[in-house]
Amino acid sequence: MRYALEEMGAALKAARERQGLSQRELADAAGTDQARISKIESGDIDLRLSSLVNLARTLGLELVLADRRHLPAVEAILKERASDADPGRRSRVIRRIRENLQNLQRAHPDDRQLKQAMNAVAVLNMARLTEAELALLEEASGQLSDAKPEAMDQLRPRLETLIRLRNAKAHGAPDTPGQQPAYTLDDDDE
Amino acid sequence: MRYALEEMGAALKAARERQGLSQRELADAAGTDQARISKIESGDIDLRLSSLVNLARTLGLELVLADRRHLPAVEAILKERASDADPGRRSRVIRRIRENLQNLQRAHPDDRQLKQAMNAVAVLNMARLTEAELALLEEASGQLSDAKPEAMDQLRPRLETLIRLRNAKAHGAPDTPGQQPAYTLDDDDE
DNA sequence: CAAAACGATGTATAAAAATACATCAAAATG
DNA sequence: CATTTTGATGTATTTTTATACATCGTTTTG
Repeated sequence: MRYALEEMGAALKAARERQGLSQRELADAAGTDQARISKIESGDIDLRLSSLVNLARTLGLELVLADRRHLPAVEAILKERASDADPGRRSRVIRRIRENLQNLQRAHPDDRQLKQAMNAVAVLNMARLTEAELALLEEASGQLSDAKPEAMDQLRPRLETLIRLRNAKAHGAPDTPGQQPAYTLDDDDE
Repeated sequence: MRYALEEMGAALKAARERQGLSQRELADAAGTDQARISKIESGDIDLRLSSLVNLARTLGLELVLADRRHLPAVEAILKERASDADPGRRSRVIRRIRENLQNLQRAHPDDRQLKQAMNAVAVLNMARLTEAELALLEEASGQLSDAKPEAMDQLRPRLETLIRLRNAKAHGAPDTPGQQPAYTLDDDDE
């Protein structure tokens, strides 16, 4: 069962290189030595959880324990690359999702959650958004515009997503440990 | 730096309990023994990556190494899906809160607010409940079962919560003048 | 009430990581 | 072309996991 180790090592190596760090620099930052980094990246050692978490955090990564059924969605998000290629995209996304919500509000003028969602989008409009978060908003927007305003119940999960995203960003993500968390590989390259 | 271990242990424990497995059953499935599972769940052991992956997979979980900036989006996805993921949760919550209220009623057979609350739960049982609403109910249930039936006054705010939730869902009543409703909080869990 | 299941804790041994240092060949740099 | 940086590999010691049993008090179940 060497697979997991090698993949993890490759993911860590990719993250290190993405940041332009040498093994020695990373070793110093993480409080270990270069030899160890080399062995970890090649999957030669089966490191301990505390060591892995420490190393990952040094690289700006976090371990997440995810239900296997949700993995495709999670990986889809992680694959997205924070690109500055399209600076207008952000405002388009926000504008579109606002229109979606306003349409909904014409059919449901008093919906509390809808108001919350609109508030959430207003807040998100002021926030710094990563590529992954933009992708999430786009997905929500697509589903909001596809559905009929009468099918409000089916749309609530979308609204919840918006509100949750706002909360997550507002709170700086103080993760709740109870949940389903675990870890695969954020093997986004380049 | 014990934190990461305890959080991971708690996450694994939550996952195991969610599946209704005992420590022994999980140990057998994962190829280890009960004593070890106990130590892992309490954060007493800093297990190796291969052991962690093996244990997680036995529970249907995968480790994901995610860029910290993508964490809000990842968590939004995991929570959104968690609500559809556990169809039994809803009925468990409702059943438990009903038992709580019935216990209370034995000590206070004629309490009007208590009757209202039970009616509210009956209505909520027919309603479609969001993840956030389920979390709210779970919280209320926990507090109801912790308290002694004699301390009725301290429980009234919980009863009010139930009644308000029913009203909010039934009529969209602008009943809650307070700023942010408790159930938009991002601290749900299962 | 008795038996079984459950989860926490402890002990002993073997295997492996953690730590620290030392080379060394290849690539990058001046 | 000489020097430095980089990454791979090796060695020795200490620390800790992995493994396998053994209790043991509490809760659940029959």
